[in-house]
Amino acid sequence: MHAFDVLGDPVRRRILELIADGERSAGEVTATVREEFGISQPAVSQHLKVLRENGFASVRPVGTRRLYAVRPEALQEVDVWLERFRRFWTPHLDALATEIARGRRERRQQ
Amino acid sequence: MHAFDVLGDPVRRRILELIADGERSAGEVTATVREEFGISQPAVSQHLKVLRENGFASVRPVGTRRLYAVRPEALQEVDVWLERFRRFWTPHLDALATEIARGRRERRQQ
DNA sequence: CGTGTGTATCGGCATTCGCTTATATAAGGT
DNA sequence: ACCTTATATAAGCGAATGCCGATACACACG
Repeated sequence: MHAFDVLGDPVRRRILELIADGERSAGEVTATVREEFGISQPAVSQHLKVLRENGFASVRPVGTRRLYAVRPEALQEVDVWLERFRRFWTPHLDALATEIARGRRERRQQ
Repeated sequence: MHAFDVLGDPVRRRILELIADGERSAGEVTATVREEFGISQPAVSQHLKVLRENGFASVRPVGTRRLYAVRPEALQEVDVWLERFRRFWTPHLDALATEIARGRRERRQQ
């Protein structure tokens, strides 16, 4: 399953947002998502499974709870794909790199 | 239709790649995609439609041809969404900004 | 004009996906 | 041991999606 397929679902995107700032238990995630999307616990669990199995989330059991956290690698894939289009809205990305290099060069020369 | 839904399809992603470096006619795109994915002309046309209708591509008729080009706004949406996760793989993004600012400051002081 | 070429649309079908209810597993507390 | 809480899995169903063949539309050129 490709990264974009996983992110194609709004519930899964929301879950990632919810765990973006640190671990959350499946229960916490479920509570929020249930409220926002009106779907059942199994539905949320299935989405968590997709995120797990596709490398978007890691799980750590603590007692009877399961704490989910973001695994950035898969998301980074998306970022990499976007790279080739980024010049459209940051036309001066190269200029940015140049800027940095120039800053370094100038400091070196001092 | 959300941006990620559109990008969920590999054919549509490929089409965007194909028009990333400049306009391509529907025919050119179709030829490549047909070869790579083994799908029919109507199938490609439908994907082009989705890209069009969701703001990922613009069309410009030239005679009987239709030239497609990337419209970055929709893609940028995806980029914006990724923003909140980017710190995971570029922990020093702030440092980058600092770097640039420092370069500017130093040049100003010369 | 009529014929060909490029592209889009239509109708229908098969598959996929997400949801639900019901149930299983597993750990904790009493 | 039993019951509860937390989470996952199973089975089945309806909707959405993507594809195809057929067809329509539109422009170009003889």
